[in-house]
Amino acid sequence: MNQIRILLVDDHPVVRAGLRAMLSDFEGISVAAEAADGDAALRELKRLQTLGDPVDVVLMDLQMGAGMDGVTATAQIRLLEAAPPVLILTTYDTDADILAAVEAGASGYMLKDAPPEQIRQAVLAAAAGQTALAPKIAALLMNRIANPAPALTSREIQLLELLATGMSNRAIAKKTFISEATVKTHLVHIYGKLGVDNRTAAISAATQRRIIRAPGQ
Amino acid sequence: MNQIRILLVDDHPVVRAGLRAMLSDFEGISVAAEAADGDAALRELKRLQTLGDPVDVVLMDLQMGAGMDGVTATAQIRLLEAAPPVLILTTYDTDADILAAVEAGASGYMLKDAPPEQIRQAVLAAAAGQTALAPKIAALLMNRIANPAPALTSREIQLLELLATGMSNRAIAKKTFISEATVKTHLVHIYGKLGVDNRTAAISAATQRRIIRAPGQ
DNA sequence: CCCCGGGTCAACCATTTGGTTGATCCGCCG
DNA sequence: CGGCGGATCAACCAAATGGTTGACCCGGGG
Repeated sequence: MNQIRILLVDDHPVVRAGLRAMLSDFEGISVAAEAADGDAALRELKRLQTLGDPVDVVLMDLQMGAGMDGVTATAQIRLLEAAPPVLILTTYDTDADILAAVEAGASGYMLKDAPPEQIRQAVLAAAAGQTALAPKIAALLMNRIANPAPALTSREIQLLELLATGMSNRAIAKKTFISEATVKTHLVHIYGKLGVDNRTAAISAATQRRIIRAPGQ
Repeated sequence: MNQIRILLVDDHPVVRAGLRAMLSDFEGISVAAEAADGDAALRELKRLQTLGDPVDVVLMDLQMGAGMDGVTATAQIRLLEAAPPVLILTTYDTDADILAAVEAGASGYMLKDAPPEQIRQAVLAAAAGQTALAPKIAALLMNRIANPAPALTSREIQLLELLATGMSNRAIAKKTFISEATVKTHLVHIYGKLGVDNRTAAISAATQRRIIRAPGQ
């Protein structure tokens, strides 16, 4: 059986070292390269491809201090020919993050506090073209289905995120290139789904239900 | 020269592995033990002390998913006899975090995205009883001193907390037994100090600066 | 003693938000 | 095809919020 070759993408040297140490303990898995942000990741991928030395799985963090963020990078990678599966490995478990990652074409979502064995399983699954979800994330999704989740659309979640940064309706409208009227319509829908009747309560509710991340990240 | 013996405290196995790998590459430094939260860290410290095998430096994360958080743990450790210096290694650089850590008795504050060499220097400094600040943190503190913080009154913080739960001015007024007019006056003061001009932005700013905790707790 | 800052309140007005109704467009599904 | 839901927008009105001015009380420090 061939080695599964991995590209690590994380802006923290400590985390990269940890993953490298952890993964190299596993048979059948090797770390082919590392990158500190999305741009570097794309460069590495292309470089290794032209060397005829392609990577099998990309392990990607979502929050990157500088440079291209994880979601954008994932989308870019999926546009490549012979794009390797991208496995998200991050700290945050909010709907917004998970949805954005899945929409960008991620083939798995793991949390950083996962035990090594789970990460290994996820890498193997991703390499085999399967979907890999952290038990926590899976449980979270099951819970969402069981308790009739408010089911916000991704557009609504997007507006909610802008809302949480303190932007006015007008500012949100400009930022998203829609009219103020539309923003208000969305907000009314959001209030209804969250069972609140004003924007601050919406932020509070959405944060509590982990639909979006807390304002201060 | 004796080895500097370290206790790693972090709830992420990945990060612990990374630090272990990184530190063991350095001469004169060895990882004596690991712990996933504050409680475990205290137990480890005591265990190693009674074995006559004390640790020289504690490397502590601030954000711990479950169990005792880093600040509390740091304070507890400093209460021990022959307490080792505690070096904070975390992701967040808000003044509230830094201040809390320093008040708790931390002897250094590093960020996880620091290059290995900086972390090594910090460990050496801590072991020698010196203070070690990441360049980023040092710059940040200088900046804070130059531009003094807004300094909200405790009453203002109290209203800010209610604000963050999504309450209207009227609701806040009732809850705090003051008039709506007074609530508005306070809010205007708060906006001024935070440099914003509406309630949602105030929540965002206050959360970011860790003046209040995020709506979702 | 007097001033200052924090907390309290009122009145007023402009702007923003919230809430409603109705309408168009588009893609998906049965 | 017909219908449904998501996204878009307009117009309108009521209510809440933001912003200002001025005022009062009280406790602590110069």
